Amino acid sequence: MSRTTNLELLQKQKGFLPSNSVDLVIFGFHENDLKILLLQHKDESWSLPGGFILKEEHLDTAAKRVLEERTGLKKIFLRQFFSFGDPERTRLNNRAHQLEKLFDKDEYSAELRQLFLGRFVSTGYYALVEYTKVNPVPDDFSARCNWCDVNALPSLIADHAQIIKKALETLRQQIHFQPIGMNLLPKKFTMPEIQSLYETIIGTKLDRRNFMRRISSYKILVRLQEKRTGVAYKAPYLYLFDKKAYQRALEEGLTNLW
Amino acid sequence: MSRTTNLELLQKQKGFLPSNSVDLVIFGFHENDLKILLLQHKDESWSLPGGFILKEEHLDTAAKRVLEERTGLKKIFLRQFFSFGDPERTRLNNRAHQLEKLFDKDEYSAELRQLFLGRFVSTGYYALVEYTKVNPVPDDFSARCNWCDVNALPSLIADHAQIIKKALETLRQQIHFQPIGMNLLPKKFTMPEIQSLYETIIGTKLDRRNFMRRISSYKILVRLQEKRTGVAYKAPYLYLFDKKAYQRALEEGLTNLW
DNA sequence: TATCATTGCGTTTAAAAGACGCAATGATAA
DNA sequence: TTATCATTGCGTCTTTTAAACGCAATGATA
Repeated sequence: MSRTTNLELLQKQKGFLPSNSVDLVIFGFHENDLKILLLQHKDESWSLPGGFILKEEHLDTAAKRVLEERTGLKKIFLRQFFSFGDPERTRLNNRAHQLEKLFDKDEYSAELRQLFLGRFVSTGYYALVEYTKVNPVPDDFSARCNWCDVNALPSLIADHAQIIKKALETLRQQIHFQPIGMNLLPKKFTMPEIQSLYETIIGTKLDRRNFMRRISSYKILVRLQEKRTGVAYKAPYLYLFDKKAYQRALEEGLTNLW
Repeated sequence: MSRTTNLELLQKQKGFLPSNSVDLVIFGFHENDLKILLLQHKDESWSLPGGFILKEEHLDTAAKRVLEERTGLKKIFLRQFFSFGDPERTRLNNRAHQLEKLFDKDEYSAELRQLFLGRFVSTGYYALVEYTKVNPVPDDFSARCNWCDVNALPSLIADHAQIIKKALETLRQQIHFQPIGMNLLPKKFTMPEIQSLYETIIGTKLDRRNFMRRISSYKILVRLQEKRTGVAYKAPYLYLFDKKAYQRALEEGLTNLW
């Protein structure tokens, strides 16, 4: 460990609620691909960003704190999706072996390893963030913080692959009831761009003309006079989300949106 | 406390995972009303059935155990829906005052009260059970175990009203994707009966003839030769669920089912 | 045996979803 | 400068699904 000593880590742990943690699946969208923010440890293993809950901290607040720490972003779409309660979850995928390499060999490292192999019920949250605005920051335990394509994920520690799977399932369910996009797309975007986002999430191609009619019918988009220039072929109009209408749609739900 | 002493309760607690609990919203359907199984304590306060998680027990297993203890039923539809992480949740609604009355005044009762006011992240599960098959059993802390109409709930301890609200919202969402009924209705039932269940859950009246067509189109029902007799007016056919088809529908999902 | 609301099966109408046609666009390359 | 090109924007037509309603048959009741 470099930034924080093992002793400091152990002491910090005393301020946390026992046997509870949060894990975050942070989604971004870039070049027509859905990405997830992952941490790589110095032993090369990968994991989801996660953390513990302060003794008097709300679960949601803990998730928000971790999200802000890893991405530098505030006011982000963040939603709880499932709690993972397998007693063996921290010990899956040869985690003990991985932890061997993870802490420097001082007098506290054995205790730390033991701690990390202990049982935590981890509550999963997923976040939707604007890819370009994120400045990925590694945590105390990791060397790198990287975007990975959801279709080409590395092998992950513990049950993190399962957590991602569930997050994706949830996202794919939610898109049927809720508007999605304001948090994943840049402020201004074109019709083909938002369509590509939808296609990526639901996993099928959609008819361009029918998509446009349908998304327009929900009255959450505003078309600008402006067009995207410098692009090959005909310049498409730029759109942005009508924040009030979007918010209303989030609360009331959209019926039969894919 | 009658069945279990305070000392026994305290010792039992040592076998549990700290700061974690489960709460159950057990739904039943009776006389055209959706009911929830609630516990009443000897101080008259009401709560959801709940419990703690054994140190090496899966969260799902803990929920299942509590469900079996309270209802006597096995193999029941049980699904996690949300984790409640407000640090103040156990202290809401004047819980401290309620706990004053809840334990006999021996040397351990103060410790027990403290324990119950401590912070737990509680994971909510909802169950769908066949009303008539349930034999409600109170737990160590409660005097009675009763069905209550969801539209006429008593005032509940801590954040349990909020937990029920979320469970209902989840159930109302799920009905759009999944078949529901095999766990709530008796083995044989009539078309008006299953329609009434759907109407109760989604909260609106449906056209009898359109309902029949739609539910039939999902191929999860089998109509028997048998009819319900002894009932006023024309005798309706009896139906039962096709277990295989129902299971398939559960896994694959139904599109646009209300 | 007549009465009654319910039941089962049907049709009609309206709305939504899906498939596709075509001219206009604007950067690119000849 | 101008022809080329895939993309874009707007439209129509067809099919499917949902909603609204008609009516004769039923079977317990009076």
